[in-house]
Amino acid sequence: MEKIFAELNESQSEAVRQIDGPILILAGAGSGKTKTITSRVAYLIQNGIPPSSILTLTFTNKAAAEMRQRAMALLDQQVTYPPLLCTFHKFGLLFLKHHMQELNRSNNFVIIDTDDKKRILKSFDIDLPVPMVAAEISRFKNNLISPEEAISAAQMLNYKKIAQIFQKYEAYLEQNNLVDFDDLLALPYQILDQNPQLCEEISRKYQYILVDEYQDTNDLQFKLLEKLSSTHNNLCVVGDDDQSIYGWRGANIKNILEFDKRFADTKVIKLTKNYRSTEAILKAANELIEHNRNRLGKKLESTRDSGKEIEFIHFDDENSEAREIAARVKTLINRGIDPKEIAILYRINALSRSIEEGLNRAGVPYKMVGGLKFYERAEVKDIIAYLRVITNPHDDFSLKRIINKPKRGIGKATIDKLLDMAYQNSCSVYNIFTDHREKLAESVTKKAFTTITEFFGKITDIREKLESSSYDLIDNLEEAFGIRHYYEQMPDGMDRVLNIDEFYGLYRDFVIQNQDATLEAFLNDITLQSDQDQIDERSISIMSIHASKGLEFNYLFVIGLEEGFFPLVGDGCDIEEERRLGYVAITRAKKELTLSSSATRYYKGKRAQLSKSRFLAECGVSKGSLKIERTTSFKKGTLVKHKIFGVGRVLEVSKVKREYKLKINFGGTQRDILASFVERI
DNA sequence: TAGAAGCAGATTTTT
DNA sequence: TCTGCTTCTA
Repeated sequence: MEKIFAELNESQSEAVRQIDGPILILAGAGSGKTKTITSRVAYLIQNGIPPSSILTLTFTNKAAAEMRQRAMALLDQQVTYPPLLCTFHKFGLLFLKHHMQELNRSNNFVIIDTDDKKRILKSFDIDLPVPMVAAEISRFKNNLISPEEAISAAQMLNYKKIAQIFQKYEAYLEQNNLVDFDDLLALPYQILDQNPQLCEEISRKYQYILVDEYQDTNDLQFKLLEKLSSTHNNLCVVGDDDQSIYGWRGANIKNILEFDKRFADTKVIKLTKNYRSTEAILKAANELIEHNRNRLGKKLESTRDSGKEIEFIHFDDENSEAREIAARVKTLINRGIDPKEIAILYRINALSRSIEEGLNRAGVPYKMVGGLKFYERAEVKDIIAYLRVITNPHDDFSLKRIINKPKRGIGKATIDKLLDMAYQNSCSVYNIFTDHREKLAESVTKKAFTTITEFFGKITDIREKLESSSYDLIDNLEEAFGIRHYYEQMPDGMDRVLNIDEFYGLYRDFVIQNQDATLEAFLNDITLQSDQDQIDERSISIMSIHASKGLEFNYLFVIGLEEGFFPLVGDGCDIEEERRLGYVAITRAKKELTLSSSATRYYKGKRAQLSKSRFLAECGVSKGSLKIERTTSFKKGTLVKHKIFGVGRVLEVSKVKREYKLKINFGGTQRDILASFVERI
C-alpha cells in the first residue's frame, strides 16, 4: 500500500482512494494521469476487490500495454488473474465472441478495417464519394440508426442514396460474416440493449470501470459505459477536456463537459500539477487555452524552473523555414542532445515534405511517426487476405483482393462474372465454384476456369493441411502462391519483402506463444493492432500534432503557424478544437519550444500568401514574451518574380526592422522591394 | 488482360 | 505539385 502512495501528490492520492461512485478525474497535460489510473487499479485490488471485476478501457493498444505493465509493477503479490485492461474495441470483440449468437450471427466473424470498408463501398459502384459515404455510415452506426430508419428519415435524394448504400453494406457484412470497427461497439450495445438480463449480468461482473482519455469518447461509447455501469455507477473516467482533438471523428466533448450532470453525485478531482514542462511553456499553453469558452477550466501549475523563453521565427517561405529548423536541430544534436528528445510537429501532413527535404539536406536522420501503418501496407494486407480466405473461403471480399495477385490470368471481366454469379445466387464465389461448377465453366473462358480450379484447389489443400499440428502454414502458402517471390521481382520490392518476412515472423511467434489459438484468432487480433514502431534511437521524430498526443520531448519545434493552416479553416473545422490542438502541441514540450511560421507556402500546386496564426498572439507573442526573429533565404543572385515588375535578380539583401528589404534588378531597373512581395523562382 | 496515359482531388485518423 | 484512379490501346 505504501508503495502505491509513495509517489503520489495530494490530488492524485485522493483520486486513487475514492473507490465508489462516479468520479471525473480532470488530468491536465503532464499531470501524472497514467500513474493515477494504474495506482487506482492496484489500490482497488489491494483493497480486496477481485481483479476480475475491474475493467479498464483505453483507446490504444499502446496505452493499454503501458498501463497493464505499470499496474502490475505496483502490486506486491503476483495476481493470478490480471484485471481486464484493453481498448474499447478489444472489449467489444471479446464480448461479441461470447454473445454474437444473440443477434443470430456466428461468432466466427472477421474484422475489417477502414480501408476494407472503403473497398467494399467502392465495389458497389456508387456515384457519391466513398470516404463521405463511409463517414456517414459510421455516423449512422454510432448513432444507432438502422438502415431502415435511415432510409425513412432521409429527406434529400443524396441522403436516401447513402441510406440505401448503408443498407446494402450492412447486408454485405452480414452475408460475408464481417464486422467493422463501428460494429465492435454498436453490436455489443445492441445486444445489451435488447437483453436487459444479460446487461445486468455483465454490469455486475464489472463492478469497477475505469476509462482513459475520456474526452475522446463518442456517443456510442458513452451509452455503452452507461450500460456497463448501470447496476453500480462505479465509473471512474480520466481525461482532459482541453485535449479533446477528435471531435471531427465523432468524439463528443460534451461527454466530459457534462459528465457530472449525467451521473449524479460525481466526485470531480482536478490534477493540475504539471511535471513535464518549464514555466515558460506552461504559461503559453495556459494563455492559449484560456481563449476557449467551452471548457471546464483549469490552469496547469508548474513544478519546474522558468526555463528558456519560447522562440518564434518567421520565414519568407517554407524552404528557409526547413533549412533553419534543420540547422537548429543539427546544432542540438552536435551539442550532444539525444535525437529521441527532439521532435518537429505540424498541423497537416502536407507540411512534412519541406521539412523532410531540409532534414535530408542537412543530413539529420529522422523518423516520421504515423504514416502508413504496418498492417495497412498493401503487401501485408495481401498476405492477410490469403490467410482470411484460408480460414474462410466464403470471404469474397478478401478473395477479390488476391484471386489475381500474383497475376495468374484472372482479369477484371472474370472477377466481375464470378461476383455477379455469387450475387445472383446469394452465395459466395466459393459456393459458385463448388455447387455451380458447370454453369461457371460455361460463363468464363476455358483458361480462366482452369486457373480458378487450380486456385481453389490450392486453398482447399492448405485448409486441409491446417488441421494437422505439425504443419507450417507459411512455407506452404509461399510454395502454393509465391507472394513473397512476386514482390521480390518488383523494382522497389525490397521493403515489401522485408515487411512480408516481418509478418511471417509475427505469425510464427504467435503460433509458438499461443499453442492452441486458431489462425482466425490471429487475424482478429492483428486487425485491432496499430503500429507500435519503436522510435529509432538515433533519429529525431517528425509527426502531425494528432500523432504526438501522449508523447513528450525536451526540444520541440512546431511549424506552420499560419492562419488557414493552423488554425485550419474550412468545412467541419472548429476553432476551439484547433486551439486545443495548439494546446496539445505546446504541452508536448519539456524544455525548449520553438514556433515558426512562413509568409508564403507552396500548397496544392499554388503559392499561398499567409498571415501569422492568431494562436501566436493568443499564447503571448504580442505581449513580447516570445522572441521574434525573421530569417530569409533570399541572397545576392537569387532569381525572383514580382507580380507587377516580373522577373528579376536580387542585388542586395538588407534588414529593415523585422523585415528584409531586397534591391532587385528588373531588366535594368533597380527597385527596393520587401521580401514578402516577391517569390523565388 | 495488362501497361500507359489522362484527370480530379488534395485535413487531422487511437480502432 | 503530386498521387491514385479511370480510361484507353496493344
